[in-house]
Amino acid sequence: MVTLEQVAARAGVSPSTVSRILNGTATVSELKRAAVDEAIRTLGFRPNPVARGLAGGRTMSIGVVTQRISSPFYGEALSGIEVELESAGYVPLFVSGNWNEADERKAIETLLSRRVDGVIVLAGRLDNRELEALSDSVPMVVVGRQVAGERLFSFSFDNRAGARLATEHLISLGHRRIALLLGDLIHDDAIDRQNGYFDALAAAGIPVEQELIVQSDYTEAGGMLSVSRLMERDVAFSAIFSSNDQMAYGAILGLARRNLRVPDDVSIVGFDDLIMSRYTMPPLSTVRHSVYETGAQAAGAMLSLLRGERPTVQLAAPELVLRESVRRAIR
Amino acid sequence: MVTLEQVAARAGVSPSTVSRILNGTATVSELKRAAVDEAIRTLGFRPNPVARGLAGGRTMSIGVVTQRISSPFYGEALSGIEVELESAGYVPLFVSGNWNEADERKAIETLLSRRVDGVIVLAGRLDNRELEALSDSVPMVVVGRQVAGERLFSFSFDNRAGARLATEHLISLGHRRIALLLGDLIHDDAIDRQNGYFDALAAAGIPVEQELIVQSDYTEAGGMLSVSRLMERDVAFSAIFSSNDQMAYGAILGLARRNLRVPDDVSIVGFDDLIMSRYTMPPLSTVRHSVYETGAQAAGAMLSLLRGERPTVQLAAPELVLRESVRRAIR
DNA sequence: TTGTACGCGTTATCAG
DNA sequence: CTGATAACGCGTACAA
Repeated sequence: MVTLEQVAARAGVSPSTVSRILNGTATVSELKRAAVDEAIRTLGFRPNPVARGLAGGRTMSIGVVTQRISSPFYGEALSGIEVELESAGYVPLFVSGNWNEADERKAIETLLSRRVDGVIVLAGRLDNRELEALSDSVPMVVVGRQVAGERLFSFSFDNRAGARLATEHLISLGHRRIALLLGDLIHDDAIDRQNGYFDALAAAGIPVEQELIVQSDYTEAGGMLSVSRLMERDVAFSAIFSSNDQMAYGAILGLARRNLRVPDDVSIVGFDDLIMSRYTMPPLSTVRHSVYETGAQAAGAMLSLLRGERPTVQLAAPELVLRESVRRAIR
Repeated sequence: MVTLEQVAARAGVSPSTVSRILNGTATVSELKRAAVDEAIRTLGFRPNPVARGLAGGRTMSIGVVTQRISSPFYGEALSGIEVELESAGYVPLFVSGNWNEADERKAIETLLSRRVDGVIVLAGRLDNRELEALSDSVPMVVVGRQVAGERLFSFSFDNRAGARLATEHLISLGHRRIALLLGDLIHDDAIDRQNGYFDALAAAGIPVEQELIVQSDYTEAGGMLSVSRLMERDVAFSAIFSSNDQMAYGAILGLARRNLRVPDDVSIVGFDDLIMSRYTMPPLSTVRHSVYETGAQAAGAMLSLLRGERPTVQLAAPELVLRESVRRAIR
């Protein structure tokens, strides 16, 4: 364990000078800087983040509240966050909220007690007021929500446009009775995706039928269950827009269980373009909006916040990925 | 920010006493203990892990080297680790090694500089010597490898038995020309799974044919490619044992691309029982060995190590999960 | 531009 | 059983 003090001794300067050079806190003469650089290198000195955290209040770690670390959706985002933070010397601290308000609150509590320099929240159940309050004590970036504050930045990709794209695609192929599989409506993105679906129907002059809409939970099991619900309602449909890929996977299986083939009997479009969607049978047509990129942008926004800048995010527009789960409606 | 010192003041005791109560370092009179407990509660005191880390050398955080944080396989394991560690007040620090020796080394470097109390390595490319050396400076648990040391514990689930189970199942249904999709052989688990396949063949008196074995990389894309390889070799087979589920997903698609149906034309068994395997078309028969549980056990082992105990792991035996990707061979 | 001295919140050592 | 006191390694006013 090489300490800053040892570096100072070897370079023949005071510890503060070393610290200054490390943090760029003040200008230092070239001579001493060279000596210190040399000492750092030969001694293999690495500043101790723990001590740094105590002294300077900065731990160089960013808390990330995810809902389920093992989710294929969030996993992608976490990857993006990790890579982006690493480039700036920060380390992410991942904690799971388990789609549960209490757990989420506890997760953030854990992060704060760990003195993270910032918190990134992916979706979640905490209400805006609580997030705003939290942002008084630590800068926050929230993904998939609409909140704002001095040190609170939020953004989403365009869920509504993406959902509209998917629905329009089905309509353009002649489908008029399009079922909608929805996520939990306490999430803004679920609502936005529903609105995109409404937009497309309205533009095509197709009336909304509540019977065709089933609310679920963004899981494969939920997608499968949704198909059951639809069948029980005994309502006709030739296509499904599943507002995320995971539910689409379950739906495909649910349909198969009832001897309905995709796309021959029912067309289906998903949302997210998870990696797995290339390998389902049939490969799933879906809306792409790099989740990885979203994570990276969230991390980037946090870094801006930390530098005292106003973050800006540049997210690519959602894009339709055509694969094989859709065909022209039979008339 | 309530500090230990404030708690001490309010309880009318010295900081040391509060610290002792917090850590159970020494016996304290009931009276003072009660006063301190009360003070802690009313003040809402939470010890500062950063300060703790500096003073006591323990950061209450465990480094976890995973290969790709967004992998469906590792994701499950990370979940198990997170939950198990949390119960003991530890926090995991996840870093990705990207299946790359240099990255992995750098990841561990990062963890050490963060002063983690222990390191859990999931598979990885570092050689045993290096891991042993590392374990001098920090207790380590390695999953999916065979290494040992004073403060170095490793374990794997029984890959060989699982692979044998899968292959035997295929054989029992009359398949004799069984292709094997392999992961990268620099990993012990890939070798073990291959050996399990050999075991089953040997027990049934079926000769090994190198032509039926294709080495790949545990990804969906790799599975798809493997099927192409097999077809190019122009070798007959009626079943595939894919040594992980992800390759099986790709293989199913690859077969479909050549108009081969699962299980009608080719039976296929996977390994890992990822959640997605229930929702593929058809649902995948596979070998279950709770990845989540493996992660939890790894974390548990680390906690034992930290308590100075010798870890023991109790992993359930791998188990065959029968779904719909397999049928009796046509003769 | 540089050094000194102190503080960050805890734990550990040593008296008592 | 309990309380001073000294670290832990670094950042930062303050002084020079």
